[in-house]
Amino acid sequence: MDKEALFLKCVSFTTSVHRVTHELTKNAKSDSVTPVQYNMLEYITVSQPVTLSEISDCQHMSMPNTSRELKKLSEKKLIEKISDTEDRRKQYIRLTKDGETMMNESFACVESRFLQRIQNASKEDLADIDHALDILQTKLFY
Amino acid sequence: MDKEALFLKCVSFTTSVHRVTHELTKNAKSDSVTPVQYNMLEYITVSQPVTLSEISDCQHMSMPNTSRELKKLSEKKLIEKISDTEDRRKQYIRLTKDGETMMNESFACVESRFLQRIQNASKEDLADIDHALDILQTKLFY
DNA sequence: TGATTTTGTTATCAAATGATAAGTAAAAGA
DNA sequence: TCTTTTACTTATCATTTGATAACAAAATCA
Repeated sequence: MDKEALFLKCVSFTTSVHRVTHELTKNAKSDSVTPVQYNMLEYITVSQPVTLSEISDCQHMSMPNTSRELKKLSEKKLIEKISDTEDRRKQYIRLTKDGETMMNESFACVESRFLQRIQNASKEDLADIDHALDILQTKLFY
Repeated sequence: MDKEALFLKCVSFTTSVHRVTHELTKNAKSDSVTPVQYNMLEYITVSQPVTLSEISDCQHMSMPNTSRELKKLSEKKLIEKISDTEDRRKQYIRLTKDGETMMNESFACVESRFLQRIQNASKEDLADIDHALDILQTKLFY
């Protein structure tokens, strides 16, 4: 196995993943939030409740900028902060009802496009895809 | 096969791909260009020669903004414009020697990190990865 | 030939993002 | 108790990015 060739194949693969991700998510994102805010919401959605520091780490943003953007999301009533009773410095962030509604709509839109994309795949194709995802997730994109 | 479950698995997979891509490429990008400019250079690198309109389409940027950023890259001596002799409206963009050097360094850095990541993979693992990439590229991320 | 389309440019503006300094309050450690 | 560390905020500034209007030149079309 030529590792150099595998690298090039992998580069072209990730390019495809980025392109398809863009196609599936474009316009699925509500206009009321900026791209960075949407990414934060995505992370909060799957990881809530989560602290400001964790968002800062995972989204590669500075604390001040994270704080500012969370404040905006809070003003838009999409997230809420709940202070930890044990450590009163900490704030747990989670989606509000409005936030959940918004994210559900986005995810539903992306999912319907995803289903369109695999509508012509056979049972075997789907099994292949499922297996391939497992392989790459564990052996390459861990 | 539950398509809903496949969708969720796919979401988590693309998240991993984005995260790993970020890890592999962070700080590999020269400080002399902005993120958007780097993406343009990446595209030019693999697709050259390419026109301004094509960059605009593929990078989802407006013509004026594409023109502006290309002008900056040109001032930095990283790309050059060659006018088409047949259609004098068109300009073919390609990397200069400096541009190639810069991109080669970036790619080399990313590749070395990639090789580190798969250094412990067995022959069979590599074959599995290779096959999985083919499957996903043709059946999902086409 | 004259109108329209294509390809690209220049200028300008607003919004989004990133970086940094300075500060607060609570917790943890000595 | 006093100091240090952690978690977060506020304020400010520069840069990047996106959007739009107005333009120019070449090609195509009628």
